[in-house]
Amino acid sequence: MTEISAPENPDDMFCHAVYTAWHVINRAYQKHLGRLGLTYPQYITLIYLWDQDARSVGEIAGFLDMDTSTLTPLLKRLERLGHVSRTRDPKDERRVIVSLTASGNKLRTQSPAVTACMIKDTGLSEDQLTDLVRTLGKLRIGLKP
Amino acid sequence: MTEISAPENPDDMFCHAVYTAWHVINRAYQKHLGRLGLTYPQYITLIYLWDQDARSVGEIAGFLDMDTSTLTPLLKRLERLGHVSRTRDPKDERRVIVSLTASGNKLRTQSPAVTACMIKDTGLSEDQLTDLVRTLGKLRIGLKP
DNA sequence: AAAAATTATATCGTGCACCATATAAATGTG
DNA sequence: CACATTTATATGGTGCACGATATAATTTTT
Repeated sequence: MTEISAPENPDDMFCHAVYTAWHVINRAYQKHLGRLGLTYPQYITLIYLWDQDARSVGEIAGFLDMDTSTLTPLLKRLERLGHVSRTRDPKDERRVIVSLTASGNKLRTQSPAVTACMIKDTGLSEDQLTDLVRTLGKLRIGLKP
Repeated sequence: MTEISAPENPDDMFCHAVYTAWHVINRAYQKHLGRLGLTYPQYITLIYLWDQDARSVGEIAGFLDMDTSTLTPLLKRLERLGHVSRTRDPKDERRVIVSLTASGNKLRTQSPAVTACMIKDTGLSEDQLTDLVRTLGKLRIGLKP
């Protein structure tokens, strides 16, 4: 059992690092997404659907590590924008299946350029980014209830 | 100029990693902070003031990488809870100085236990955490406008 | 098969978080 | 010194984000 010393300096706290990084990432994405009329949470939802279309609300919420009560209104906005459709699963009427529309699929073409630009702007190497994603994945597993 | 390949897999995207990590961290902190009647943004604000008391709204906003329009209502809530006081700077009436009250200072005794518990629960080593904070700091600098 | 427990979404209330804009104090310029 | 510009905070509107609760469909238990 190794003892880890708690940092006294606020700047050294991992929670502050993740918290502020999220603010900066969100604003940086907004520069690209604003002209598409999307927010980052809406965009990452589309990214998931581009990879795996026709998923339930719960499945999307799991991918985003987010409450379904947050997701429902977001999905309604994406529906109102015409990018997704929401229909009850005939096999299990409790489930709502979210599917991409033609409009939602079309947005996909914009995505690679945005991603590439964001990655470049981080100023991090490919290895550093890979390591970052792996470390945060481990942290997420540890802190999960 | 090194070319970095953009990941196609949503799980590999650094933005998703930071985004979901923030959700998990927020909920994990809430388990500790709930009984103190604090949210994480309020708590990290207090952490900053414990380190550097009597700071302006703008200085705190800079530390949290957050708009002052977000911070003002948060600070009013902390004031209503009795943890801070807000007074205009006599030397520059535009500035609002936020200072800890006795109540706000008292909360500090709870902090080390919370931090230690959170660090342990991440399941990350001291080196991994240090590296994570450093990497996110670099990312933040790169993405800043 | 009826009752109980579980599961999947949705609704409601509070608190961030941002942008655009407003206001007022301080500073710079003619 | 008057006027424009900049700086510091606040206000209003939209969209997350979460916990508590509601509702309805499925599954389990009796």
